[in-house]
Amino acid sequence: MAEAYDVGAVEKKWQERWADDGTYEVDADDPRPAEYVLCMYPYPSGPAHQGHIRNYTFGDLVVRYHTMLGRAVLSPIGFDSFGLPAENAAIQTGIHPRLYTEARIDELKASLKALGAVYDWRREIRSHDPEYIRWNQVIFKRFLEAGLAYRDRAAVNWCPGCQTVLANEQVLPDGTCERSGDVVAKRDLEQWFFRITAYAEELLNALDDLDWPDRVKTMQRNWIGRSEGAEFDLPVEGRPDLSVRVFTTRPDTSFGMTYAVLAPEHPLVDELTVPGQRAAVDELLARVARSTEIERQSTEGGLEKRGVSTGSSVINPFTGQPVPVYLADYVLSSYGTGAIMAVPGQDQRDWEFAQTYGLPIVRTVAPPDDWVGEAYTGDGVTINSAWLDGLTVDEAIQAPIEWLEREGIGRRTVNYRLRDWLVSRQRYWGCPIPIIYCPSCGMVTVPDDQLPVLAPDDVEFRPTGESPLKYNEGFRHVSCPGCGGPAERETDTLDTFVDSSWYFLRFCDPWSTDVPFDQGAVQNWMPVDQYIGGITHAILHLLYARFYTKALADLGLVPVELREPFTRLFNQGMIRLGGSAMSKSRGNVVAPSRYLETVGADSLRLFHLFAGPAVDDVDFARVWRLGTGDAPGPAPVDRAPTDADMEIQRATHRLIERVTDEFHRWSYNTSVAAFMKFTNDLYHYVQSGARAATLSEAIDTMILLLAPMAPHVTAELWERRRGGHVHEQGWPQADPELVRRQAVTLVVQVNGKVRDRIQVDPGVDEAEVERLALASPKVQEQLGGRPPARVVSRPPKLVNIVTARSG
RNA sequence: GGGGACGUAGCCCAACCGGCAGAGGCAGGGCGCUUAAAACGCCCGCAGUGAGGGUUCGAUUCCCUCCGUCCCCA
Repeated sequence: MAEAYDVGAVEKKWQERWADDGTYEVDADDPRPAEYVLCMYPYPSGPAHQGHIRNYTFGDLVVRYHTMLGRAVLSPIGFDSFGLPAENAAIQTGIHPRLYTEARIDELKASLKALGAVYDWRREIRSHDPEYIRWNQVIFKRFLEAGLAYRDRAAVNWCPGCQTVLANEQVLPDGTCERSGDVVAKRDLEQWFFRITAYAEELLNALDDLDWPDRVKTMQRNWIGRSEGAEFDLPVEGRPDLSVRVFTTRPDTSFGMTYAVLAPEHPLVDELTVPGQRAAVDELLARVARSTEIERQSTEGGLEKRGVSTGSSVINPFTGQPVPVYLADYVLSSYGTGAIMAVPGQDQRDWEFAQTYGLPIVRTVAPPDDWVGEAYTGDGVTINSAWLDGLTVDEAIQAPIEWLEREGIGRRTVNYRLRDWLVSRQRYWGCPIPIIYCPSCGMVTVPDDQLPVLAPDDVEFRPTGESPLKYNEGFRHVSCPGCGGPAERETDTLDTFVDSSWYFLRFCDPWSTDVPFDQGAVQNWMPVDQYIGGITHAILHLLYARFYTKALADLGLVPVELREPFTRLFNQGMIRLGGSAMSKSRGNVVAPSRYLETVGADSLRLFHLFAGPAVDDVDFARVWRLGTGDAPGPAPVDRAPTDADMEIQRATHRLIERVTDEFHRWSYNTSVAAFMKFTNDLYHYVQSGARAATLSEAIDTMILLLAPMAPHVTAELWERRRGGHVHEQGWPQADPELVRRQAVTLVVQVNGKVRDRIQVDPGVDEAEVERLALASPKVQEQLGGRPPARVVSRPPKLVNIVTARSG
């Protein structure tokens, strides 16, 4: 009686062995070539969800594959263990965030081990470890010394109910707080920033050379939002002391400026508002304070009541004519100079605004003759623009910039949408900012030998949302490191994106006690060869990590030539079941733990790689029966190879080639399909009477190729068949002679329609395929004596014979 | 409102640079085994690629318009 595959026992056996044998612990002095494979470290939310499973399946597959290729693969893991959920849980349940978080980490670790994922666990990092906090704070100090960290007032989202600052994503689209439901207000507060804009240009340009998905690069480019243009001053009429600075990407249209618009938050709003317009302006300001960014950017429902005149005018320096100054909610203070020149002839929103408020419209680019739209934003010849008339848009953009610079009114500028990174969070469960405010010395940093600054445990988590640190007297009151007098600590903590901006460096050398990471270790492992994670981090995390790497290189903390942290990036995409995204909000999450217990880790892994059938349908019964010699059919025999045997051997080598190729293209779903096909072929082969040596090579090869995807079943089968550990074997090599096709099918088309198929040698040349095609009786019949007008040959696959006037 | 991706059989999905539309799975059907069913094994594919137009000898693939779904940004 054949022995059935005992999933539970086999998976448990191998997971225990992998935990014990240290195969995946590697050191910098390993003689094998270094390879760094990293999955984004997870926020520990408890047992793994399907997104984790998918992510870490891909990662583990790459780790095992590269190990079989003979490399020293660094595969570390850690936990992004600071963050809001633990603090909210503390508020609700009273359990300390550390206890809560560490319990969740234990659950997640258990899931990862049950998945069969292998890591160098000696290198585990947790963001909330005191040692990690120390180096986080040291790096913060270096940034501060280098002028990369600074303090400034900033408008932040303030929830009056929670009495705290909210991140943008915590504000619902209707402008209310996601937790309390209160209307979120803007408030100016002193906040810490990182000067990421200093690297805007490099962050943008370096994207070109990264082997990343194009859509991620596109998202980053859009986020950085570089635009070239000009900045210039509009003198206020009757106020020689005042001018309004505007930014435009279309200086060629300046002669068409018929009014100017300020953002409602613009500092000159008060000065420019004449008494008669005061009430109307105040009304607009009040409405803007209540509206959301989305409402402000939308043009839905027209622009009535969206703008108001200040009653003042500015001079258009190009025409010398005064134009009125308006306020409009759709102009944002955070972009450019917070003021624009409005050119309704070339901007659709300006056009609509001008129509609504009865302002003049002057076209400065001639639209095409058949133009029926309103504002014309395309290319054309400049008109109504004095000395710019007759120039094309490209030409007309340069000339006014030069004129502005010559006249000393303005200059060429590059504007970025990217803002400096606001890192202050009014939270407890995060990395404290190592700053002390002293009444006599001012702001001082905590000396390195007093780091890390750790948050006290004896704090009260109140449901108000206030940071417990601010009200913890023991933490807040401190002696000034400079003068020894009474001083106060900074009570804000760092954004958790700070933690994740350098953890991949610490993984290279997590034991270092005198520097954040040893340069030699970083030199050995960095950059990460393959980074794997969700598309949700396509912008912020990846941009911040790139910024950190560049800044640390410039500060001399990592090798200066290390400009980019992640050479290749893979995003694993959304998990879909039944046509809808799997997410908690849709309530169709199926806990992976259930599958791990029933069908096992290998099946769950294959399901995620294949993303086809329901998880219960992936099983290894056939692979197991083949591997243990229990596939139905006559016993394999020794014999000289027959054609059928050769065909199986060729199929084996083609499988090697295909799977290897698809591994590099991340096309795992098609590899799984190839394995299914190969298994079916071998089943038929056994039934029709197999040659022992051929069958054995085929099965061994399949086990090796399947080992990265399905590590448990292949490990067990390999041990039984050959002894030793499958993941320590070399990756199979395809024999080119066996991969080469003996004959290929030449498709013969007449006018694009397939009329014949001829078996030909793969090496045939153009003349030969043409001769064969024209000699085909089926082709002769189609041609009916007509001479071919043209013959398109693509040897050895296709010939298309075109008769006169086809297509 | 701006940017991006996708749309192929009842369903999930392949088809790399434009070159035979189908690799694989699910569901379904037939046959075998069986008293029967399940399991197992064998066999079965007439969708022409969301719609319309363009380029081409040839378009799922490239270009344009529209429809639909999703993602990112506002």
